[in-house]
Amino acid sequence: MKSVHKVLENPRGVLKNSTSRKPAQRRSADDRSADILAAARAVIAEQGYEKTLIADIARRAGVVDGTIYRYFENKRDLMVKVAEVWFGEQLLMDSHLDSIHGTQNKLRHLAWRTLSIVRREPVLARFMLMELRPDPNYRNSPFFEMNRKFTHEVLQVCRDAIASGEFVNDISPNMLRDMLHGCIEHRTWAFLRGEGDFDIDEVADGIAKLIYRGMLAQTPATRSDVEAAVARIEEVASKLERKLQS
Amino acid sequence: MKSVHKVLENPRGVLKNSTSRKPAQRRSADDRSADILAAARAVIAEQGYEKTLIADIARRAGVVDGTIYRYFENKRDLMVKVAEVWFGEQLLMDSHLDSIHGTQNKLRHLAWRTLSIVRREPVLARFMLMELRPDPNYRNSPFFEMNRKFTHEVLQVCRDAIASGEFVNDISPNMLRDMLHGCIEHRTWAFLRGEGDFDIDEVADGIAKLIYRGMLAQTPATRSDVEAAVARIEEVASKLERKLQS
DNA sequence: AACAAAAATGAAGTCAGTTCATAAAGTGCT
DNA sequence: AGCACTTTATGAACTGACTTCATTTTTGTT
Repeated sequence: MKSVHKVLENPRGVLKNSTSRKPAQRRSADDRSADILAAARAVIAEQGYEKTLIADIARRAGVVDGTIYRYFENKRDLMVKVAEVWFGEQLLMDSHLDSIHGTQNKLRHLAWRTLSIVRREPVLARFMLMELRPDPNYRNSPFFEMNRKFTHEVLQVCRDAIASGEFVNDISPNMLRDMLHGCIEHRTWAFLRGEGDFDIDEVADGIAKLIYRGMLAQTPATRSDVEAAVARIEEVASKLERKLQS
Repeated sequence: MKSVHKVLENPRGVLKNSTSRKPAQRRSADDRSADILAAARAVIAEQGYEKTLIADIARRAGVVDGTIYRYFENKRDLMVKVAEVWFGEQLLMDSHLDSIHGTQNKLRHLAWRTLSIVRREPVLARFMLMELRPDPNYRNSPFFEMNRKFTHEVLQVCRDAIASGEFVNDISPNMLRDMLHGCIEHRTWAFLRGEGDFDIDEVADGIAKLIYRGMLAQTPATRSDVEAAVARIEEVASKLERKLQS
């Protein structure tokens, strides 16, 4: 049960002395909100979100701590909104998957795309991996929706390949997606921990290759296939033989 | 610049009234430490480590908040030590990989083993994924050492298979390890977020199957291989035929 | 100009982790 | 047993961060 400030008779005001307040720098609500978001992003980019204080953001935005709470529920809400804009920008940089042909190339491209976002914006990547995804209501967050696009593309490539008979159908597309994303994330963590850099092309290539090969439909040849082949050979041979005799 | 308590003249003592202190319950240092660890683990298991307060742990252990700091550097240090013991127990439950034959079976077992730890101890799994692994000096932590065993086994299985010619050698063993661990982690996250349960056997089987096939050097002859062989024979035959006619 | 509504302020509140002077308990020596 | 000394436990106070809200300032309207 939290104590409520409302009914107390001016608990803060009574102690106030005559310190003159600065005039409020008024701006439109949208501008203010954008200012704070921009300031937050700048501070986060500089020092990492974990070391970022509300006070830092407020100073940078030219406002006072309390003002931030007029525009954002709390610190986390602000952080999430920052990441939302930031991540949105990254998604716009996407190149079109449609123009790429071949299942393996598509897989490679999907891996490559995510890895290149990680490389471009490690702080954002870290924030998403550490804060956003573990969140219990991640599935209802705007990020889940944004990520759906990625996920959907992977699943589509996989389903197409299964439908065309290129891929086996005894492994679920979801499994393939988990492998693709999981492997990328594993690599991302190592990168974010600073365990040396990684070659985007090499990693993307390896992932795509392994998955592609693993999923490739390989109907084993049956005995009758071989018998048919032998029969055909004998047929050809005897035809030649006849020709030789004539 | 932090203010220092030392030189101030008894800043806390002066205000103390005559409240009598409880007699100190003295125990050996090792016991005390173990008590606190056990209490911490119990509380964490109950409410998740994120909601666990030092005060909760202290109450449970029958000591006072400050006492904890005689045995542990800080909250994080305590948490890490708890996880260390906890994880160690899980590792002891390992079954022997040696008794399992066949590369694919070994891969399946490795996946299965990790997944079953996750299933048994979701709170521990969450703690390790969220707190321990992201840590910048994870590589120097006891956990990294403990995990080395897992990692080492995966790499060994892979290297053996490459050496024997069973696996191709154009994909690095590290990549395979990343895929295995990454996929497991991805699945783990979904599980920890409560997005429905998962079937350990099914997941382990899928992972092993996909990786095994993807790495396999000797692909079995397919129907199309046989067809290609027949086509080649016909080509040779017709060439011969042309020669005969001339 | 007067009034009302909206925005900004910043001192104070809150909450958790952490510190440290002090009290209590144990230990060893005479 | 008595005394000095060391170790352990205590918990009030400190700290540093997020958050609240009565008050002040600005803006918009009549």
